[in-house]
Amino acid sequence: MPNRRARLRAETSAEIKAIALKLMATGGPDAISLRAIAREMGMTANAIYGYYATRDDLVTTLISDVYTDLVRHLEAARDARPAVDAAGRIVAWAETLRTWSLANPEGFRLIYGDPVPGYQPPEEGVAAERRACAALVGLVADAWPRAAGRQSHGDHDWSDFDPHVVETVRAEHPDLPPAAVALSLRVWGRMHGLVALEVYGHLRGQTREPGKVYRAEMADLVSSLGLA
Amino acid sequence: MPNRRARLRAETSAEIKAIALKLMATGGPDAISLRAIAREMGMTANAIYGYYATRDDLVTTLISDVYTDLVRHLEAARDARPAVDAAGRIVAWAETLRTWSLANPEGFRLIYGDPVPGYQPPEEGVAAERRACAALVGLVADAWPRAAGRQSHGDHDWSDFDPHVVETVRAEHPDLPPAAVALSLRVWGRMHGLVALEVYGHLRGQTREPGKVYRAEMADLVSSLGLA
DNA sequence: TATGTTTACTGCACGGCGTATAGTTTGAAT
DNA sequence: ATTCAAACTATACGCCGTGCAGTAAACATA
Repeated sequence: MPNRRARLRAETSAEIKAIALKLMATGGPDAISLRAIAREMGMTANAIYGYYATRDDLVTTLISDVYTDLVRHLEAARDARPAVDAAGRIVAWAETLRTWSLANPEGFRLIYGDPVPGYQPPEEGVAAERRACAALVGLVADAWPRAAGRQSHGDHDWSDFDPHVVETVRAEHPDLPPAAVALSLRVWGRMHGLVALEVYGHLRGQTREPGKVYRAEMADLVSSLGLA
Repeated sequence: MPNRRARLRAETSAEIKAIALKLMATGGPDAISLRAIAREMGMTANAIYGYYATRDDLVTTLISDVYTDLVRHLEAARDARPAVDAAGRIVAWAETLRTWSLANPEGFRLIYGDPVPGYQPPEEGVAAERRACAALVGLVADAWPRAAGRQSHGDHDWSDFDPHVVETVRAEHPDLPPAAVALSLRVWGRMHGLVALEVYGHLRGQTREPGKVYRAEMADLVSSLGLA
Protein backbone atom coordinates (compact mmCIF):
# COMPACT_ATOMS: atom_id res chain seq x y z
CA MET A 1 0.00 0.00 0.00
CA PRO A 2 1.86 3.07 -1.20
CA ASN A 3 -0.96 5.11 0.27
CA ARG A 4 0.46 4.89 3.71
CA ARG A 5 3.84 5.94 2.40
CA ALA A 6 2.35 8.82 0.52
CA ARG A 7 0.37 9.89 3.53
CA LEU A 8 3.38 9.81 5.83
CA ARG A 9 5.32 11.68 3.23
CA ALA A 10 2.69 14.38 2.96
CA GLU A 11 2.51 14.63 6.73
CA THR A 12 6.23 15.05 7.09
CA SER A 13 6.27 17.60 4.32
CA ALA A 14 3.48 19.52 6.03
CA GLU A 15 5.27 19.33 9.36
CA ILE A 16 8.40 20.78 7.80
CA LYS A 17 6.40 23.66 6.40
CA ALA A 18 4.56 24.20 9.67
CA ILE A 19 7.78 24.40 11.65
CA ALA A 20 9.33 26.61 9.02
CA LEU A 21 6.37 28.96 9.27
CA LYS A 22 6.68 29.01 13.05
CA LEU A 23 10.36 29.80 12.84
CA MET A 24 9.64 32.53 10.32
CA ALA A 25 6.90 34.04 12.49
CA THR A 26 9.29 34.41 15.39
CA GLY A 27 12.59 35.24 13.74
CA GLY A 28 11.85 36.35 10.20
CA PRO A 29 12.69 34.59 6.96
CA ASP A 30 16.35 34.28 7.92
CA ALA A 31 15.38 32.13 10.87
CA ILE A 32 14.18 29.40 8.52
CA SER A 33 17.11 27.03 8.77
CA LEU A 34 17.05 23.42 7.75
CA ARG A 35 19.04 22.52 10.82
CA ALA A 36 16.60 24.25 13.17
CA ILE A 37 13.66 22.54 11.51
CA ALA A 38 15.36 19.17 11.68
CA ARG A 39 16.28 19.76 15.31
CA GLU A 40 12.67 20.42 16.16
CA MET A 41 11.60 17.28 14.32
CA GLY A 42 14.27 15.07 15.84
CA MET A 43 15.85 14.52 12.48
CA THR A 44 19.03 15.30 10.65
CA ALA A 45 19.07 18.39 8.46
CA ASN A 46 19.82 16.25 5.46
CA ALA A 47 16.53 14.40 5.86
CA ILE A 48 14.74 17.50 4.61
CA TYR A 49 16.49 17.15 1.29
CA GLY A 50 14.19 14.24 0.60
CA TYR A 51 11.29 16.69 0.59
CA TYR A 52 12.76 19.93 -0.70
CA ALA A 53 15.71 20.09 -3.05
CA THR A 54 17.17 23.11 -1.33
CA ARG A 55 16.43 25.63 1.37
CA ASP A 56 15.29 28.17 -1.19
CA ASP A 57 12.92 25.58 -2.55
CA LEU A 58 11.31 25.27 0.84
CA VAL A 59 11.06 29.02 1.24
CA THR A 60 9.57 29.27 -2.23
CA THR A 61 6.90 26.75 -1.33
CA LEU A 62 6.23 28.71 1.83
CA ILE A 63 5.75 31.87 -0.19
CA SER A 64 3.12 30.20 -2.34
CA ASP A 65 1.31 28.88 0.69
CA VAL A 66 1.35 32.17 2.53
CA TYR A 67 0.35 34.13 -0.54
CA THR A 68 -2.54 31.77 -1.16
CA ASP A 69 -3.62 32.20 2.44
CA LEU A 70 -3.58 35.96 2.06
CA VAL A 71 -5.59 35.84 -1.15
CA ARG A 72 -8.17 33.57 0.45
CA HIS A 73 -8.60 36.09 3.25
CA LEU A 74 -8.94 38.94 0.79
CA GLU A 75 -11.49 37.16 -1.36
CA ALA A 76 -13.49 36.09 1.67
CA ALA A 77 -13.64 39.68 2.92
CA ARG A 78 -14.69 40.87 -0.51
CA ASP A 79 -17.39 38.22 -0.83
CA ALA A 80 -18.81 39.12 2.56
CA ARG A 81 -20.17 42.22 0.86
CA PRO A 82 -22.83 42.20 -1.83
CA ALA A 83 -21.56 42.46 -5.38
CA VAL A 84 -23.39 45.71 -5.93
CA ASP A 85 -21.50 47.44 -3.14
CA ALA A 86 -18.40 48.20 -5.18
CA ALA A 87 -17.00 50.69 -2.68
CA GLY A 88 -17.60 48.38 0.27
CA ARG A 89 -15.85 45.54 -1.51
CA ILE A 90 -12.79 47.63 -2.26
CA VAL A 91 -12.59 48.94 1.28
CA ALA A 92 -13.08 45.46 2.71
CA TRP A 93 -10.28 44.18 0.50
CA ALA A 94 -8.00 47.02 1.56
CA GLU A 95 -8.83 46.68 5.22
CA THR A 96 -8.21 42.96 5.16
CA LEU A 97 -4.92 43.43 3.37
CA ARG A 98 -3.76 45.68 6.20
CA THR A 99 -5.03 43.59 9.09
CA TRP A 100 -3.65 40.38 7.63
CA SER A 101 -0.30 42.04 6.96
CA LEU A 102 -0.03 43.44 10.47
CA ALA A 103 -1.04 40.08 11.91
CA ASN A 104 1.48 38.27 9.71
CA PRO A 105 4.28 40.76 9.18
CA GLU A 106 6.81 38.05 8.44
CA GLY A 107 4.42 36.55 5.94
CA PHE A 108 4.08 39.92 4.30
CA ARG A 109 7.79 40.40 3.95
CA LEU A 110 8.08 36.85 2.72
CA ILE A 111 5.64 37.62 -0.07
CA TYR A 112 6.45 41.21 -0.91
CA GLY A 113 10.04 41.37 0.18
CA ASP A 114 12.58 39.23 -1.57
CA PRO A 115 14.12 36.68 0.73
CA VAL A 116 16.18 35.08 -2.00
CA PRO A 117 18.69 37.22 -3.94
CA GLY A 118 18.13 36.09 -7.51
CA TYR A 119 14.66 34.88 -6.82
CA GLN A 120 12.51 33.50 -9.61
CA PRO A 121 8.95 32.91 -8.44
CA PRO A 122 7.47 29.47 -9.10
CA GLU A 123 4.32 28.81 -11.05
CA GLU A 124 2.16 28.36 -7.99
CA GLY A 125 3.38 31.54 -6.38
CA VAL A 126 2.74 33.47 -9.56
CA ALA A 127 -0.71 31.94 -9.62
CA ALA A 128 -1.63 33.46 -6.27
CA GLU A 129 -0.46 36.85 -7.42
CA ARG A 130 -2.36 36.60 -10.66
CA ARG A 131 -5.43 35.57 -8.72
CA ALA A 132 -5.09 38.65 -6.53
CA CYS A 133 -4.56 40.91 -9.52
CA ALA A 134 -7.48 39.42 -11.37
CA ALA A 135 -9.64 40.06 -8.34
CA LEU A 136 -8.46 43.65 -8.21
CA VAL A 137 -9.28 44.08 -11.88
CA GLY A 138 -12.71 42.72 -11.05
CA LEU A 139 -13.17 45.26 -8.28
CA VAL A 140 -12.08 48.06 -10.56
CA ALA A 141 -14.29 46.73 -13.35
CA ASP A 142 -17.30 47.08 -11.08
CA ALA A 143 -16.33 50.66 -10.43
CA TRP A 144 -15.28 51.47 -13.98
CA PRO A 145 -18.62 52.78 -15.24
CA ARG A 146 -18.43 55.53 -12.68
CA ALA A 147 -14.64 55.77 -12.48
CA ALA A 148 -13.87 56.05 -16.18
CA GLY A 149 -14.76 59.70 -16.44
CA ARG A 150 -12.67 60.79 -13.47
CA GLN A 151 -9.48 59.10 -14.57
CA SER A 152 -7.02 60.84 -16.81
CA HIS A 153 -6.48 57.56 -18.63
CA GLY A 154 -3.15 58.36 -20.21
CA ASP A 155 -2.36 56.48 -23.38
CA HIS A 156 -2.49 52.93 -22.17
CA ASP A 157 -2.46 50.23 -24.74
CA TRP A 158 -3.10 46.49 -24.52
CA SER A 159 0.48 45.92 -25.54
CA ASP A 160 1.56 47.59 -22.31
CA PHE A 161 0.44 44.55 -20.38
CA ASP A 162 1.49 40.97 -20.05
CA PRO A 163 -0.28 38.79 -22.64
CA HIS A 164 -1.52 36.50 -19.91
CA VAL A 165 -3.11 39.43 -18.12
CA VAL A 166 -4.65 40.75 -21.30
CA GLU A 167 -6.13 37.37 -22.08
CA THR A 168 -7.85 36.87 -18.75
CA VAL A 169 -9.06 40.44 -18.59
CA ARG A 170 -10.55 40.36 -22.07
CA ALA A 171 -12.18 37.06 -21.24
CA GLU A 172 -13.76 38.15 -17.99
CA HIS A 173 -14.41 41.80 -18.76
CA PRO A 174 -14.79 42.13 -22.54
CA ASP A 175 -15.65 45.81 -22.48
CA LEU A 176 -12.89 46.93 -20.14
CA PRO A 177 -10.28 49.23 -21.72
CA PRO A 178 -6.54 48.98 -20.99
CA ALA A 179 -6.73 52.10 -18.87
CA ALA A 180 -8.83 50.16 -16.39
CA VAL A 181 -6.12 47.53 -16.06
CA ALA A 182 -3.58 50.25 -15.42
CA LEU A 183 -5.94 51.67 -12.84
CA SER A 184 -6.11 48.28 -11.15
CA LEU A 185 -2.36 48.20 -10.78
CA ARG A 186 -2.43 51.71 -9.44
CA VAL A 187 -5.06 50.70 -6.90
CA TRP A 188 -2.84 47.80 -5.92
CA GLY A 189 0.09 50.14 -5.48
CA ARG A 190 -1.98 52.51 -3.45
CA MET A 191 -3.04 49.79 -1.04
CA HIS A 192 0.43 48.32 -0.95
CA GLY A 193 2.33 51.50 -0.22
CA LEU A 194 1.08 52.45 3.20
CA VAL A 195 0.82 48.84 4.34
CA ALA A 196 4.42 48.16 3.33
CA LEU A 197 5.64 51.29 5.06
CA GLU A 198 3.73 50.33 8.20
CA VAL A 199 4.83 46.69 8.24
CA TYR A 200 8.46 47.69 7.83
CA GLY A 201 8.14 50.22 10.64
CA HIS A 202 8.56 53.37 8.62
CA LEU A 203 5.40 54.96 9.96
CA ARG A 204 6.25 54.31 13.59
CA GLY A 205 8.24 57.50 13.91
CA GLN A 206 5.61 59.53 12.09
CA THR A 207 2.11 58.71 13.17
CA ARG A 208 0.46 56.94 16.05
CA GLU A 209 -2.63 56.23 14.02
CA PRO A 210 -1.45 54.56 10.82
CA GLY A 211 -4.86 52.93 10.50
CA LYS A 212 -6.53 56.31 10.40
CA VAL A 213 -4.20 57.48 7.68
CA TYR A 214 -4.77 54.30 5.72
CA ARG A 215 -8.54 54.55 6.00
CA ALA A 216 -8.40 58.16 4.88
CA GLU A 217 -6.36 57.08 1.88
CA MET A 218 -8.84 54.35 1.04
CA ALA A 219 -11.72 56.77 1.42
CA ASP A 220 -9.97 59.07 -1.00
CA LEU A 221 -9.39 56.13 -3.32
CA VAL A 222 -13.02 55.05 -3.53
CA SER A 223 -14.13 58.64 -3.93
CA SER A 224 -11.63 59.08 -6.75
CA LEU A 225 -13.31 56.08 -8.36
CA GLY A 226 -16.64 57.86 -8.15
CA LEU A 227 -17.88 55.49 -5.47
CA ALA A 228 -18.18 58.03 -2.68
CA MET B 1 50.26 63.55 15.50
CA PRO B 2 47.02 61.65 15.84
CA ASN B 3 45.80 63.31 12.64
CA ARG B 4 47.50 60.78 10.48
CA ARG B 5 46.07 57.98 12.55
CA ALA B 6 42.62 59.47 12.35
CA ARG B 7 42.91 59.96 8.62
CA LEU B 8 44.02 56.41 7.99
CA ARG B 9 41.28 55.21 10.22
CA ALA B 10 38.66 57.18 8.34
CA GLU B 11 40.01 55.93 5.04
CA THR B 12 39.87 52.31 6.14
CA SER B 13 36.37 52.81 7.49
CA ALA B 14 35.30 54.33 4.19
CA GLU B 15 36.91 51.50 2.24
CA ILE B 16 35.02 48.97 4.30
CA LYS B 17 31.76 50.73 3.54
CA ALA B 18 32.60 51.07 -0.14
CA ILE B 19 33.32 47.37 -0.51
CA ALA B 20 30.24 46.51 1.48
CA LEU B 21 28.15 48.64 -0.86
CA LYS B 22 29.71 46.95 -3.87
CA LEU B 23 28.99 43.53 -2.44
CA MET B 24 25.43 44.57 -1.70
CA ALA B 25 24.91 45.94 -5.19
CA THR B 26 25.84 42.62 -6.73
CA GLY B 27 24.48 40.09 -4.27
CA GLY B 28 21.97 41.88 -2.09
CA PRO B 29 22.20 42.68 1.61
CA ASP B 30 22.95 39.06 2.47
CA ALA B 31 26.13 39.25 0.44
CA ILE B 32 27.59 41.75 2.88
CA SER B 33 29.91 39.46 4.80
CA LEU B 34 32.76 40.60 6.96
CA ARG B 35 34.92 37.84 5.60
CA ALA B 36 34.30 38.84 1.99
CA ILE B 37 35.09 42.46 2.76
CA ALA B 38 38.25 41.51 4.58
CA ARG B 39 39.26 39.19 1.77
CA GLU B 40 38.95 42.03 -0.70
CA MET B 41 40.99 44.30 1.53
CA GLY B 42 43.72 41.76 2.22
CA MET B 43 42.82 41.66 5.88
CA THR B 44 41.40 39.32 8.43
CA ALA B 45 37.69 39.49 9.09
CA ASN B 46 38.39 40.34 12.69
CA ALA B 47 40.15 43.53 11.71
CA ILE B 48 36.78 45.01 10.83
CA TYR B 49 35.73 44.72 14.42
CA GLY B 50 38.03 47.61 15.13
CA TYR B 51 35.74 49.77 13.00
CA TYR B 52 32.30 48.30 13.46
CA ALA B 53 31.21 46.47 16.57
CA THR B 54 29.22 43.94 14.62
CA ARG B 55 28.05 43.10 11.14
CA ASP B 56 24.65 44.60 11.83
CA ASP B 57 26.37 47.75 12.94
CA LEU B 58 28.05 48.03 9.57
CA VAL B 59 24.80 47.37 7.73
CA THR B 60 23.09 49.96 9.87
CA THR B 61 25.69 52.55 8.94
CA LEU B 62 25.23 51.60 5.32
CA ILE B 63 21.50 52.17 5.60
CA SER B 64 22.04 55.67 6.89
CA ASP B 65 24.50 56.44 4.12
CA VAL B 66 22.29 55.08 1.37
CA TYR B 67 19.20 56.75 2.74
CA THR B 68 21.02 60.06 2.91
CA ASP B 69 22.14 59.59 -0.68
CA LEU B 70 18.58 58.97 -1.78
CA VAL B 71 17.29 62.02 0.05
CA ARG B 72 19.99 64.19 -1.50
CA HIS B 73 18.90 63.04 -4.95
CA LEU B 74 15.26 63.72 -4.15
CA GLU B 75 15.93 67.18 -2.79
CA ALA B 76 18.15 68.05 -5.73
CA ALA B 77 15.44 67.02 -8.19
CA ARG B 78 12.89 69.04 -6.27
CA ASP B 79 15.10 72.11 -6.14
CA ALA B 80 15.72 71.93 -9.87
CA ARG B 81 12.17 73.19 -10.23
CA PRO B 82 11.01 76.63 -9.15
CA ALA B 83 9.28 76.77 -5.80
CA VAL B 84 6.08 78.03 -7.36
CA ASP B 85 5.73 74.93 -9.52
CA ALA B 86 4.21 72.75 -6.81
CA ALA B 87 3.06 70.08 -9.21
CA GLY B 88 6.39 69.92 -11.01
CA ARG B 89 8.22 69.56 -7.71
CA ILE B 90 6.05 66.69 -6.59
CA VAL B 91 6.37 64.92 -9.93
CA ALA B 92 10.14 65.47 -9.98
CA TRP B 93 10.38 64.03 -6.48
CA ALA B 94 8.29 61.04 -7.46
CA GLU B 95 10.15 60.44 -10.70
CA THR B 96 13.51 60.62 -8.97
CA LEU B 97 12.35 58.24 -6.28
CA ARG B 98 11.54 55.69 -8.94
CA THR B 99 14.64 56.12 -11.08
CA TRP B 100 16.95 56.06 -8.07
CA SER B 101 15.21 52.97 -6.73
CA LEU B 102 15.45 51.12 -10.02
CA ALA B 103 19.09 52.12 -10.37
CA ASN B 104 19.82 51.04 -6.80
CA PRO B 105 17.37 48.24 -6.12
CA GLU B 106 19.55 46.75 -3.41
CA GLY B 107 19.81 50.14 -1.80
CA PHE B 108 16.05 50.42 -1.88
CA ARG B 109 15.54 47.11 -0.20
CA LEU B 110 18.22 47.98 2.28
CA ILE B 111 16.30 51.10 3.27
CA TYR B 112 12.72 49.99 2.93
CA GLY B 113 13.07 46.28 3.48
CA ASP B 114 14.31 45.04 6.79
CA PRO B 115 17.70 43.36 6.54
CA VAL B 116 18.00 42.80 10.27
CA PRO B 117 15.29 40.83 12.11
CA GLY B 118 14.77 42.88 15.26
CA TYR B 119 16.08 46.00 13.69
CA GLN B 120 16.08 49.28 15.58
CA PRO B 121 17.06 52.18 13.34
CA PRO B 122 19.88 54.42 14.57
CA GLU B 123 19.59 58.15 15.10
CA GLU B 124 21.27 59.04 11.84
CA GLY B 125 19.08 56.70 9.81
CA VAL B 126 15.97 58.11 11.41
CA ALA B 127 17.29 61.57 10.57
CA ALA B 128 17.32 60.85 6.85
CA GLU B 129 13.78 59.54 7.00
CA ARG B 130 12.61 62.55 8.96
CA ARG B 131 14.31 64.80 6.45
CA ALA B 132 12.46 63.06 3.62
CA CYS B 133 9.16 63.27 5.43
CA ALA B 134 9.67 66.92 6.29
CA ALA B 135 10.36 67.60 2.62
CA LEU B 136 7.17 65.80 1.65
CA VAL B 137 5.20 67.85 4.14
CA GLY B 138 6.74 70.90 2.53
CA LEU B 139 5.62 69.76 -0.92
CA VAL B 140 2.12 69.12 0.36
CA ALA B 141 2.11 72.42 2.20
CA ASP B 142 2.73 74.22 -1.07
CA ALA B 143 -0.23 72.40 -2.55
CA TRP B 144 -2.45 72.64 0.49
CA PRO B 145 -4.23 75.90 -0.39
CA ARG B 146 -5.63 74.22 -3.48
CA ALA B 147 -5.69 70.67 -2.12
CA ALA B 148 -7.53 71.32 1.12
CA GLY B 149 -10.95 71.52 -0.43
CA ARG B 150 -10.64 68.30 -2.37
CA GLN B 151 -9.53 66.16 0.53
CA SER B 152 -12.03 64.44 2.77
CA HIS B 153 -9.82 65.26 5.71
CA GLY B 154 -11.19 62.69 8.14
CA ASP B 155 -10.84 63.53 11.79
CA HIS B 156 -7.12 63.90 12.10
CA ASP B 157 -5.74 65.38 15.24
CA TRP B 158 -2.28 66.60 16.22
CA SER B 159 -2.15 63.85 18.80
CA ASP B 160 -2.28 61.32 15.97
CA PHE B 161 1.28 62.16 15.08
CA ASP B 162 4.67 61.81 16.63
CA PRO B 163 5.52 64.81 18.84
CA HIS B 164 8.74 65.33 16.94
CA VAL B 165 6.85 65.52 13.67
CA VAL B 166 4.27 67.86 15.13
CA GLU B 167 6.97 70.16 16.44
CA THR B 168 8.82 70.54 13.15
CA VAL B 169 5.64 70.90 11.13
CA ARG B 170 4.21 73.58 13.38
CA ALA B 171 7.52 75.39 13.27
CA GLU B 172 7.90 75.36 9.51
CA HIS B 173 4.26 75.55 8.48
CA PRO B 174 2.33 77.25 11.28
CA ASP B 175 -0.97 77.27 9.46
CA LEU B 176 -0.96 73.69 8.28
CA PRO B 177 -3.66 71.50 9.82
CA PRO B 178 -3.07 67.89 10.91
CA ALA B 179 -5.00 66.67 7.90
CA ALA B 180 -2.19 67.98 5.70
CA VAL B 181 0.35 65.91 7.59
CA ALA B 182 -1.81 62.85 7.12
CA LEU B 183 -2.02 63.72 3.46
CA SER B 184 1.77 63.90 3.28
CA LEU B 185 2.05 60.37 4.63
CA ARG B 186 -0.56 59.25 2.15
CA VAL B 187 1.40 60.86 -0.68
CA TRP B 188 4.47 59.04 0.57
CA GLY B 189 2.58 55.79 0.58
CA ARG B 190 1.28 56.42 -2.89
CA MET B 191 4.75 56.98 -4.29
CA HIS B 192 6.17 54.09 -2.33
CA GLY B 193 3.61 51.50 -3.32
CA LEU B 194 4.20 51.13 -7.03
CA VAL B 195 7.95 51.63 -6.69
CA ALA B 196 8.18 48.90 -4.06
CA LEU B 197 6.12 46.53 -6.17
CA GLU B 198 8.28 47.24 -9.19
CA VAL B 199 11.61 46.94 -7.37
CA TYR B 200 10.59 43.62 -5.88
CA GLY B 201 9.48 42.37 -9.27
CA HIS B 202 5.77 42.13 -8.63
CA LEU B 203 4.85 44.17 -11.68
CA ARG B 204 7.00 42.14 -14.08
CA GLY B 205 4.26 39.60 -14.68
CA GLN B 206 1.62 42.29 -15.08
CA THR B 207 2.78 45.20 -17.15
CA ARG B 208 5.58 45.94 -19.54
CA GLU B 209 5.33 49.64 -18.92
CA PRO B 210 5.50 50.12 -15.16
CA GLY B 211 6.78 53.63 -15.72
CA LYS B 212 3.67 54.53 -17.64
CA VAL B 213 1.48 53.24 -14.85
CA TYR B 214 3.53 55.11 -12.29
CA ARG B 215 3.36 58.37 -14.21
CA ALA B 216 -0.39 57.96 -14.61
CA GLU B 217 -0.65 57.47 -10.88
CA MET B 218 1.42 60.56 -10.19
CA ALA B 219 -0.64 62.57 -12.64
CA ASP B 220 -3.74 61.44 -10.79
CA LEU B 221 -2.05 62.37 -7.52
CA VAL B 222 -1.22 65.95 -8.49
CA SER B 223 -4.64 66.40 -10.00
CA SER B 224 -6.22 65.13 -6.79
CA LEU B 225 -4.22 67.84 -5.04
CA GLY B 226 -5.79 70.43 -7.33
CA LEU B 227 -2.52 71.02 -9.14
CA ALA B 228 -3.60 69.74 -12.53
C1' DT C 1 66.89 58.11 22.61
C1' DA C 2 64.76 54.61 25.59
C1' DT C 3 60.38 53.21 27.71
C1' DG C 4 55.69 52.45 28.23
C1' DT C 5 51.15 52.59 26.13
C1' DT C 6 47.73 52.62 22.75
C1' DT C 7 46.16 50.96 18.28
C1' DA C 8 45.70 47.89 14.40
C1' DC C 9 45.85 43.79 13.23
C1' DT C 10 46.60 38.37 13.01
C1' DG C 11 45.72 33.43 14.50
C1' DC C 12 42.97 30.24 16.36
C1' DA C 13 38.79 28.46 17.91
C1' DC C 14 33.70 27.73 18.44
C1' DG C 15 29.31 26.99 16.86
C1' DG C 16 26.10 27.89 13.24
C1' DC C 17 24.76 27.42 8.47
C1' DG C 18 23.66 24.87 3.51
C1' DT C 19 24.68 20.94 1.21
C1' DA C 20 27.29 17.03 -1.28
C1' DT C 21 28.48 12.09 -0.80
C1' DA C 22 28.25 7.71 1.05
C1' DG C 23 26.31 4.44 3.97
C1' DT C 24 22.40 2.42 6.71
C1' DT C 25 17.87 1.20 8.13
C1' DT C 26 13.06 0.09 6.99
C1' DG C 27 9.00 -1.35 4.98
C1' DA C 28 6.44 -2.52 0.84
C1' DA C 29 6.45 -5.70 -3.31
C1' DT C 30 7.60 -9.77 -5.37
C1' DA D 1 12.16 -14.75 2.07
C1' DT D 2 14.36 -11.92 -1.03
C1' DT D 3 14.59 -7.68 -3.54
C1' DC D 4 14.58 -3.00 -3.88
C1' DA D 5 13.50 1.72 -3.33
C1' DA D 6 12.68 5.18 -0.14
C1' DA D 7 13.83 7.52 4.29
C1' DC D 8 17.09 8.64 7.00
C1' DT D 9 21.96 9.12 9.36
C1' DA D 10 27.04 10.11 9.39
C1' DT D 11 30.68 12.56 7.90
C1' DA D 12 32.75 16.24 5.70
C1' DC D 13 33.58 20.75 3.25
C1' DG D 14 33.44 25.44 3.00
C1' DC D 15 31.06 29.32 4.21
C1' DC D 16 29.54 32.60 8.04
C1' DG D 17 29.84 35.93 12.62
C1' DT D 18 32.42 36.49 16.51
C1' DG D 19 35.18 35.94 21.04
C1' DC D 20 39.93 35.69 22.95
C1' DA D 21 44.80 35.79 23.04
C1' DG D 22 48.81 37.43 21.05
C1' DT D 23 51.94 40.64 18.19
C1' DA D 24 53.97 44.43 15.86
C1' DA D 25 53.98 48.91 14.77
C1' DA D 26 52.89 53.77 15.85
C1' DC D 27 52.70 57.03 19.19
C1' DA D 28 53.50 59.71 23.76
C1' DT D 29 56.45 60.53 27.44
C1' DA D 30 60.94 60.63 30.14
